[in-house]
Amino acid sequence: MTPVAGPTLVDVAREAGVSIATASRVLSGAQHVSESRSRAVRKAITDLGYRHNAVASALRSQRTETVGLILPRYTTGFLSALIESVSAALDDEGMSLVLRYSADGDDHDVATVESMLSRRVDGLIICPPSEDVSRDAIAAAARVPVVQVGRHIFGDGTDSVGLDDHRATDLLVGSLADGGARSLVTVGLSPGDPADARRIAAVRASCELRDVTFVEAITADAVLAGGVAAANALLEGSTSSREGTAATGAGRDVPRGVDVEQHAVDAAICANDDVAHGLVTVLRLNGVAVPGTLQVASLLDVSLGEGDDREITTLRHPWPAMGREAVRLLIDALGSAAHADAGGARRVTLAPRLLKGRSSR
Amino acid sequence: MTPVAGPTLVDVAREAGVSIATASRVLSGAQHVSESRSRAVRKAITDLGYRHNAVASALRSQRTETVGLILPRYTTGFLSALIESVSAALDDEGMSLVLRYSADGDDHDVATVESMLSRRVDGLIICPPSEDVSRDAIAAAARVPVVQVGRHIFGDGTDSVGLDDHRATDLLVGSLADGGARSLVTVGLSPGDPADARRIAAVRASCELRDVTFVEAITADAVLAGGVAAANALLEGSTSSREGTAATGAGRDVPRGVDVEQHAVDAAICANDDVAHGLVTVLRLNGVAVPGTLQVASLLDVSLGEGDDREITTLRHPWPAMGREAVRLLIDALGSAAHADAGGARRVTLAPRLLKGRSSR
DNA sequence: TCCAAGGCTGTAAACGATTACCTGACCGAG
DNA sequence: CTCGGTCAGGTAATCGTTTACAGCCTTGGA
Repeated sequence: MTPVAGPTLVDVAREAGVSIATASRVLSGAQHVSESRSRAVRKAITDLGYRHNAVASALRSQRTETVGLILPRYTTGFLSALIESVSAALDDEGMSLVLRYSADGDDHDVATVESMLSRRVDGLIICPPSEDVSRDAIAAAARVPVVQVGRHIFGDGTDSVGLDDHRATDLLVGSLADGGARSLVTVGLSPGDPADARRIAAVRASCELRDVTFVEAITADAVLAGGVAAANALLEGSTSSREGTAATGAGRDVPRGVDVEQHAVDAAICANDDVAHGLVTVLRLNGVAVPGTLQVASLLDVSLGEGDDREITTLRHPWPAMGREAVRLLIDALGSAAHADAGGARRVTLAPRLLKGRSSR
Repeated sequence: MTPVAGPTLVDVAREAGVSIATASRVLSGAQHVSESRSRAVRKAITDLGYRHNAVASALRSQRTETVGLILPRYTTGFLSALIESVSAALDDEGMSLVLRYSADGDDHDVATVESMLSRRVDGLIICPPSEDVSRDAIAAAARVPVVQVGRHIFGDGTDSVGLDDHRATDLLVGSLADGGARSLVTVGLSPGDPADARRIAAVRASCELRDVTFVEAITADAVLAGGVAAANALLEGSTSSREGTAATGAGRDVPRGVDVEQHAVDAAICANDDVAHGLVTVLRLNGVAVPGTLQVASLLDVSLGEGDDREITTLRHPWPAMGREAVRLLIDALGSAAHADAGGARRVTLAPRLLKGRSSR
C-alpha cells in the first residue's frame, strides 16, 4: 500500500554507482563531471524513470522557478492573449506560471498576493484592475520583483509595461481627422480616474496637433449601457441638425454633426468597444448617420477575432508583446543581484494597432 | 547582504516559547493545542510577520495543494471562462492553479505533462486539443488524478466533463425545426474525426426525432474560410431556386431552400460561429436570404460577450459550470484513498444554452 | 487508591534535493 | 622535486515544515 514513492536522486546515484552530489551535478548540467559517469547517471535516470522533484529543489535552492500572474476578474476573456504570451515567454525560460484572479472584496487583493508569496513565487506580474485596490496589494508584494502590466499602471517603484497613450490617441485622432473630423468628444473616460485623466490629456494633445477641436469629455459608465446613456444625452443636447457636407459621399447632404454646447461635434472617442456599440446603435436608431454625421471610435477593443470586418473602429492592444516584455523585465530583475531595487523602476510603453471599422471613415 | 531570509516556524516557536511542533499544530488548526499557547503562537506570527512556506510544507507532506491546467494554444480566448471558473473553484479549496499551454510540436505535449508532474501538482485538468496528441500525454500523467474537460473527450480511464451532444443538437435542431426547417446539412464537421462523428450522429438522431431530413455532412475547414468555401459549393450545386413559402412572413414568396443533391435544403448547422459567419456572408452576397431561404446555426460559439443581439444562432458552452465540475471531480478523486483509480472513470455531461441570432427564425 | 483514557506537548526523524567544503589526482612551471 | 592550480568527485549540512512517537498530566470510574 505504499504510495509507490518514485525513485529519488539517491536511487539514481546508487544505480549509477556515484554519489548524490555527482548525480545532482549531472542533472543541473554546467558542472564538471566526467563523460563516463555522466552517461551512467543519465542511463540510471531513464532506467529508473526518475523524475526531478521541483519541490525539494526549490526548498534547498530557495528558487521555485515560478512566477505568479494576478489578473482582474470578469474580463470577459480579452486578457487571454496576455496569459498566453506570458505563459509562452516563461516556458522559454523554463519557468512555470501560477495564475490567480484578484478577488473583488476589500483587501482580498492583498490576500491574493500573500498567497502567491507563501507559495514562494520568484516574481509577480500584476495586471491591476484599479488604483485603490491595487496599491496595498503591490506594496504587500514588495519582497519579490514585481512588474505591472496593462492599461492601468500605478506609480510606485515597480517596473511596468503599459500603453503609449500618446501614440494611441494620435493613431485614433489621426484616422478620424483624415476622415474629416473637426471637433470631437470622448465618451466614458472620467477625469476623476488618474489613468483616464492621462488619456483625456493625450486626446486633447492629439487634437491640437491635428487642428481638431476637443469639445468635452462626456462621462459615462464604461459599459454598453453607458454608451446608450451618452447617446441619449447627445441627442437631447442637440437642438437640431445643422447643415454641412460629409467628407465622403460627393455632394450628398447630411448634417455636419451633433450639437454639444454650441459645437457641431462630428467625432466621438469611446473608452471601449462596448460603449461605442451602445452609442452607435442608439444614434443610428435615432436617425444620426454613423459615420456619416458622426464618426465613432474606441480606445480599447475587447474583442478577440481578427475579424477583417468590424463594426467599431478601435485600437487593438498589443497584449502578446506586453506579455513578453513583462516577462523579460521580470527575468531581468531576477538576474540583477537579489533584486536590490536599484536603478529605479523601468517603464516600457508599447503602441496599439488601429483596426478600421464601419463606425468611422 | 543576507537575503533577509524571513522568519521561520523555528523563530515563531522561540518567540512564543513553545516547540516547533506546537507552532505547526496551531498553523494547521485541527489539532489539540491549549488556548493560551495557541494565542501566543498567533501573536508571535503577526509580530514577526511570519509567512507560511508552502514549499517546505509540500516537501514534507507530499502535497502541493496545487493543480495543473493544460490548455490548447491558440484558442482566441474563448476558454478564459474555463480558466476563470477553475481558478475560482480551486480558490475555494485553498489550492493554486498552475497553467500551461500544450505546445504544438510532436510530443511536446508529453513534455508539458512531464513538467507539471515534476512540479508535483496534486492533480491535472486537461483540455485536449485533439485525439492524436493527447493520448500519450494523458497516459504520461497516469501517476496523478486527471480529469479531461472540454469539447473533445477521449476514452481512457480518466474522469471527464464534456458536453451532452444530444441535448445540444436537440436544442439546435428543435429551434430550426420550429422555424420551419425540413431538411438540413452540417458544415465543417468531418466524419473522420471521432468527436465530430459523434456530433453528426447526434444531429442525425435529433433530425429523426423532429421529422427533419438530414441530407449531408458537408466537410470544410472549421474556420471562416471553410464557411466561405462551403457556401460556394452550395451555390454551385444549386441548379436554381425553387418555389415555396417561408414559414414566417405570411404569404411572401421566397425560395424554399438551396439545392443539394435533389434536396431543397433549408437549414445548415455549422461546426462553429466562424464557419457560420463565412457561410452566411457569402450566401447573402449571392442573394440567398438568411434566414429567409436558409436558416443557419452554429454548434460552438467562440464569442464572449453576452450580446443580446447576435448575428449567428449558436450554442453557448457552459464553461463556468464545466470548470466547477472538473475541479469537483478532481478534489473528489484526491480524497478517495490515494487515487486507487477504482470505480472506473466518471463522466459528467452538461447542456449548452441556445443563443438566438438573426441567422435563424 | 489505582488504572485506563485522553489531551497536550516536546523531541527528533523524515521529505529530496543543492552546495560548501574537502580530498586526491594530475599537470606544468620553476 | 616541489609547489600552486585545476578538475572530479565525495561527505555532510541544510532548506522549513510535518508528524510519529513518547512522555506527562488530568480526570474519572472501579
